[in-house]
Amino acid sequence: MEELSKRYSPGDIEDKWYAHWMLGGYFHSEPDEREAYSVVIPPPNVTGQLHMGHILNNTIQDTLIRRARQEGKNACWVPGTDHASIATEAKVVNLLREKGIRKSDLTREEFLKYAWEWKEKYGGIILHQLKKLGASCDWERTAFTMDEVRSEAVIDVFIDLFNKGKLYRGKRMVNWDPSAQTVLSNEEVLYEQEKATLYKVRYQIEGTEDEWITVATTRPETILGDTAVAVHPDDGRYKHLHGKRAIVPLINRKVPIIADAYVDREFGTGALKVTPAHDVNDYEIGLRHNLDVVDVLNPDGSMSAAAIMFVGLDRDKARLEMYKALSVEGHIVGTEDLIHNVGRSERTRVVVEPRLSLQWFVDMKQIAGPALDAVMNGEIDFYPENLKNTYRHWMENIRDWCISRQLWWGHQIPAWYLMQDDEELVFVAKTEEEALESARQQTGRSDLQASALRRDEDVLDTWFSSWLWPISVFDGWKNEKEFNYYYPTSVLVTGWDIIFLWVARMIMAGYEWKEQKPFQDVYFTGMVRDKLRRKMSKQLGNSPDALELIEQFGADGVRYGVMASAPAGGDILFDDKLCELGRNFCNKIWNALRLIKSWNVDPSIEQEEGRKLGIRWIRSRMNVIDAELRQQYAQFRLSEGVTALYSFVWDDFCSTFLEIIKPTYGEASDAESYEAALQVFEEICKLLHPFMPFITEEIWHQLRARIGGDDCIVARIAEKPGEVDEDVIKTLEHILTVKSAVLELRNQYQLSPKETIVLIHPSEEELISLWNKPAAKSILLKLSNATADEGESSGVSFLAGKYQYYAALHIEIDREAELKRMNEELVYYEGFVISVDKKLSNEKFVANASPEVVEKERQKKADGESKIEQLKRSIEQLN
RNA sequence: GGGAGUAUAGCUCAGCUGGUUCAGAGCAUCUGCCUUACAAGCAGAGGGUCCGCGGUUCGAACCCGUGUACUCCCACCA
Repeated sequence: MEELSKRYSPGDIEDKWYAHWMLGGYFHSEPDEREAYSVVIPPPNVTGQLHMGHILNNTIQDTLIRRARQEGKNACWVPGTDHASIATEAKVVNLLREKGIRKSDLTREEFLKYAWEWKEKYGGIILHQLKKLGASCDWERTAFTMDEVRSEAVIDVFIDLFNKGKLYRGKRMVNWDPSAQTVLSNEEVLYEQEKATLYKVRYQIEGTEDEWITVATTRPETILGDTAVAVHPDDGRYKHLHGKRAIVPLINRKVPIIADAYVDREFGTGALKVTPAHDVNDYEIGLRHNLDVVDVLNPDGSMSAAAIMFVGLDRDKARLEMYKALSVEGHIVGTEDLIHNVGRSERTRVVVEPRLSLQWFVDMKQIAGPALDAVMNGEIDFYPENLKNTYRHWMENIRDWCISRQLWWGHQIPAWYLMQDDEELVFVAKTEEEALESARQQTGRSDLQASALRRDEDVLDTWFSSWLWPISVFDGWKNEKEFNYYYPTSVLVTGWDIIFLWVARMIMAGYEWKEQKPFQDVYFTGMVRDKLRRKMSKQLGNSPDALELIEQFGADGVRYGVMASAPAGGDILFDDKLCELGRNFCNKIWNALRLIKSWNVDPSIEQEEGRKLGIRWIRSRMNVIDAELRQQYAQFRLSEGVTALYSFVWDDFCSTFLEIIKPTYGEASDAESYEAALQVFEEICKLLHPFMPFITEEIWHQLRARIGGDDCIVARIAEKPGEVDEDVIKTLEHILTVKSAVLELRNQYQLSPKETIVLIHPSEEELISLWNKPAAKSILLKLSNATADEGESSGVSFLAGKYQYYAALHIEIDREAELKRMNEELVYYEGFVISVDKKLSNEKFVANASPEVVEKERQKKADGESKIEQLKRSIEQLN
């Protein structure tokens, strides 16, 4: 029945089995009496497309989930998406702009209508793409951070924090994104070293003809907002100026010259222009010295009316114009190049502007404690562990979290304001009615109308919903049964780049509201980079199209490629080549199947001894790998695990085992060997399934006819690994050593693999352990394509392990070359024995080393000596 | 400025408890094979100062110190 193609073609097979699994309801989980194994997906942006990071991350999760399912646990992987307020809003704004619609022309409701339409149309594409990868998510549980359940949780939590006094509204210096026109949290600002120009600008001292003080700045446009010049109190150069005033150039504003220890005397000119509105440190100085605040920038980064000059001009252009204007007046004393850190918005990449504004903050110090402890005392485990340090450092120095965003796409802050006697009263409530009610009570004005209240326009930071994810996806505040069963989740798999943005905050939320950790283990993946170690990004265009990759190599191939090179925490340097490996592996497995299926079975054939031994061996090897794999899973060393399986399947199963039990050409297989092959292959499918689900399911069904429900995805793996027969493993090791030596011999004498070699039984029988075991001898001869002869020791000799073999070759041997080779070997082994001997005659070694080590050294010496003996004999014979 | 990590074959990396997994794997290169499951395959070969120096130890790729180089995180000086 030769109907299987020579090449494995994944396309149809993958779709077929995914549909089959869905139909079987295997991905769906409901609480029951089994142990739960739950994972929540790091929700991708609802507008996102599958990229290599997702592939890595989700392959790992799927592998863990599938493994848990096979272990008989109630595996539940909750998928979902994140509304990603800034990113999504920016996309919608751009889309509308293409249609000629400006956001500013729309009402909030109109804009949101567009946004939702767009979300319905394009949102969730990424979830569909995950299916292509084989992700066995419980799709019935698909959640969205802005759906009803999740939204309600967000609002409730906000109110709760407010009531507990862990949330406040305050005017602070914040990070402003002039492009998205919203504030950002500290964690959303990325600092990078960039080149800049340091301008030295002179300010005239008030009341002097020609006395100046020179400041240094990278931002001349902010000169228009200067309200002081600061010098170090102990700086002798400027002591005489303390208390005097300087004149801000061009606009002739007179500002005090103040002394503040913040100023670095070494930097620039030692004189600092102070712009409290546009620099965090300047703001602090301003507070200390009671300075005016002149905000010269508009929210979009253009110069404001307060700037007087260049009003409406963008800050970058204004900087150049300012430079020109200062030059003309002779105020530029000099310029120099400077490399300094510039903060950019994570999302829009524009330079972030420090800005004083009124925002909502979470008082993190009040909630960080238990979360810090949980990680430090091992209640939650991090893989790799060293990220605990990073975590601790951040948690110990935690700063307040700015959670309001000047956007529309997101959860609107449930706060209402009422102006009363120049004071703004705040009412945080779930609904307008409730807010009104408390306003009436608090003010005593029972006639107060809702129209008097103004709702906060802002929405909440996306991460303010993400941090509740492990709780909210199980409807943790309403559905006790679900929540208690699945929470805490088993493992979180995510990139270390969001350890602060997300992971730390989830832990805090877990303890804040549930007094429990959100997950047991955190598996941090590395970043996916290209061969040049660059981060994959759209701008660089170095990110391969994930779906195309799957198309090209098959999902299993891609999964293998990504897994094989992804140790926890380590970056993965992605290369298509790796997927090719995976694809080739699939092909290898496929051809093993073709081989087995090509056998005819004849029950009347008696099973040959070598085959029996081969079967005992492969089972032992399998059990070794099985045990190893359990270790690897326990330590999340998945790349090691899948690599071990790869070499087991390729080397042990295909190259050795199948070759041993393969029927001679034209003959049928005995029934026992055939059955054993099927069984071992089934075991392989089970172990490999979590990594490569599609091909293993296909093979599972190709191997035998299955009744409904007998699918690889739910095939249980044994509680414990089976037994290992070390003797059998040793015997085969030796056989393989001899086999390699024979192949080497063939290579050396250019003999075709087809040509049968005659191995000769040497006179010292006791040395040839294999010769006396019929089963072992039979395997050796089969794998080497050799026959045995009982004749004298003659022909070409070769060493295999510690034994010497002879082969009769039907060719003239080159005596000179043989002698030379053997003499070289002799020299090597003599040196070897001397070095071992040295060790053994060292009294300290014998006294201090463990007995096993000493014994091993003795063995080494004995083996070496026996080799020398044999070599000498062979050389003699050849002479 | 504070912290973490890395350095092993041309490339990417294993090497877990210091000792026969001890110098390895895959890729790349080269050689020979269309051998009856698989050329997406098979059989081989070359390739190394385990970053430098010092120390501990009977014994170091592994532990300690130190130097160098690189990577990353945090804070942030105009």
